[in-house]
Amino acid sequence: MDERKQNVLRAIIMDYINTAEPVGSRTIAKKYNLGVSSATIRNEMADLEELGLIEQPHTSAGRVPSDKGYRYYVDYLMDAKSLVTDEKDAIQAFFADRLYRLDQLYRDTCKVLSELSPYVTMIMTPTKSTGALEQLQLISVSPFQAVLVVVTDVGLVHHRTVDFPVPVSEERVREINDVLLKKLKGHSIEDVNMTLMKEISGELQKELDIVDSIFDMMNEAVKESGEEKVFLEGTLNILNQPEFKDVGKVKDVLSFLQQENILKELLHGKAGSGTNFAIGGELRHNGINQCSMVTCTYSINGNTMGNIGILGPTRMEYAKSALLIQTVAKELSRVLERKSNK
Amino acid sequence: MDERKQNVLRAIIMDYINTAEPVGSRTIAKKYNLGVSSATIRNEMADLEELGLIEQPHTSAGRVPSDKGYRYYVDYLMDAKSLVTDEKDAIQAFFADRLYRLDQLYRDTCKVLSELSPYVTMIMTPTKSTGALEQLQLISVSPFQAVLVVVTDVGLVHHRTVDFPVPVSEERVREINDVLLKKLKGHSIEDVNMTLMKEISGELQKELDIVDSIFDMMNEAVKESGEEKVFLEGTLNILNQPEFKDVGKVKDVLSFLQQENILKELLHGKAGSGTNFAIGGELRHNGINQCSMVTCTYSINGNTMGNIGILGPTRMEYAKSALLIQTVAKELSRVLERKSNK
DNA sequence: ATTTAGCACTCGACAGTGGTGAGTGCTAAC
DNA sequence: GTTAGCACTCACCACTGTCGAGTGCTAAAT
Repeated sequence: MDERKQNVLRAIIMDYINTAEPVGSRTIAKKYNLGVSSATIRNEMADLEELGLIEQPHTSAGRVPSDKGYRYYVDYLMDAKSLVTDEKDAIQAFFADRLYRLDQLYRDTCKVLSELSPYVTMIMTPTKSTGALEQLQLISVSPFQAVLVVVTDVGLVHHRTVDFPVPVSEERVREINDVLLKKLKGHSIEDVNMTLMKEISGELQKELDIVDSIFDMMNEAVKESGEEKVFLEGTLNILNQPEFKDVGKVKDVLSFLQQENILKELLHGKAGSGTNFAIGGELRHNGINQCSMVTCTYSINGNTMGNIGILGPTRMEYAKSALLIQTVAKELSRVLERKSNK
Repeated sequence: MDERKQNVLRAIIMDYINTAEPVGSRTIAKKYNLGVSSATIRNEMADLEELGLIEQPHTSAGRVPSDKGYRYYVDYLMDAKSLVTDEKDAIQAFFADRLYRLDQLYRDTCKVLSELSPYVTMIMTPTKSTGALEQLQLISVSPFQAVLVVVTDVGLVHHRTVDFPVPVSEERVREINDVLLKKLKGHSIEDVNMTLMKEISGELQKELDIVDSIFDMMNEAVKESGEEKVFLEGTLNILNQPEFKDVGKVKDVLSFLQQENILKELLHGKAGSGTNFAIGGELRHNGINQCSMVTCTYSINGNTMGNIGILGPTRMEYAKSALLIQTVAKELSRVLERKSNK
């Protein structure tokens, strides 16, 4: 790959990202003055095709980048763009006064991203490895019901309603709560297992009849609080992309996006921190093999907490999307750090 | 409208609901043996068109029901269908063991409906008029943070994180909680207004510095708990309907469905209880003027609690949809009653 | 007075046709 | 190694004619 080939490839990809039309040799010769004629570019394009970096939808059409071509582009050719000040301002403004509800923060962050980008955006909340139980409270609602509230150390709150088989007084609920709290507070979620549960049962001999239903709900709530959650926004953005003018494809992608666990998988991606690109088939899922995804991690004091992702057609603006989520991830990390260090 | 006209109209509508194709006189004469020839039906159809009940997409095409036609159909012509036992069984089975999480119940009910119907389904949680504060608890998480949990009498739980400007001990948090609880428990949400707030401020003179942030969050949480929430499922179902083979329309409807407050408005509909139909333009919203909606109320001990709705193309199966939500509404009411009477 | 058969007419859908233009690959000259 | 030129390909578009479903009207039949 000499430099000219790289320039041609870069030109093809940039043009295709802009126009969504197969790009021909003449277009490149005219628009991107590489100092050579269209004939030369044609030769280069033939070579690039042989290398599998671009392909022809049909004879006598222009060329379109292949997955492999995009891959080469993001690895070697992409110029670092910079955000327009408008966008930078919007992000700054958004994060300026964010100190309140944590789940709302993730949701809103996701939404801001989806407004600044024409693609689908997603955020995964912190992964289980860090979740310790910060607080746990059982609140009596009626003789037959209580609400169990669980707060993790990253500030996420979960609750469950507990139904008692027999009436339980507020007093008793408070007692049970004290035992639970003493035993569980500060423990990480993995610790809340059978052994600990048995220990608690031991201390609550008198309450054995109702302790079961509490455990059930606690298990559920704890499990949920230990699980990553994915927020999704901008799903309708992709309807504006020309590659989705066909309802069938829209359906494929939209139903794909409903499978939260697969999204988690994708967001996890290559474990390493920093920005990652997954292009077309690299995503390894049928519904979205004509899509690409840019992911990026956010962190608290250097510890990776979760991931941010942008999903678009393979013809997406990789450079800009990457920059966007990097900026947002940085700001999000800052806010979370400020919150957690307090 | 003599009986034969009615029969012709019914036949047209039923055929169009099945096929989504304009229906001609010959089709009707053949498929629905009304005992007259296609020529007679042609004459009847001309009359029906003059009455505005059906219309012609273009000369030499069959006829298509108009909004007014559908209206006449649901008001006078619709035959009561009955559910297939499969469907009845599915609903029964679903509600058989539902006694747990309330928000989950609504969500799941909505999902079941969306699986039994090829349209978009929605459920609105109980409306504000009945919401009294059953419980209210402030849980200390860290010196600078607490979680405020609000439980309404219908069993919905909401929470907010409160950030304190100064460190507050667990002890103090508990004290504040006691005052709040004493003052607010059992009051309806409309009561939680300025007067009551002032009263509380009076009792919490020592805590004035932190009481503000608590009030803010309480207001938010209480407002949220007093607000209906709409669950939505089956949005992708409509992509299978032939009227949505055009991405533009899909976009219109899907973005429409994201506006929760408009959905609430639609679900409220005509206040009265029972089943309601809103057809095409009757919905009074641009994005969905080619859709119809069937709504139905559910209740606890005779008091209307909320609404269930099905949204589909105007060419939707009115009879079956109505029956479906009625059945589900009845079951849901039963479960809620069982829960609340305990 | 209704109903029906017959007929001319309309118009969308579809398939075929030819022209246009963008794009290619090859070759020969620079 | 680069370029100009040229023949070739093929999607796209506009146009055409045919087909068939469906209509409205009229005149005959009941």
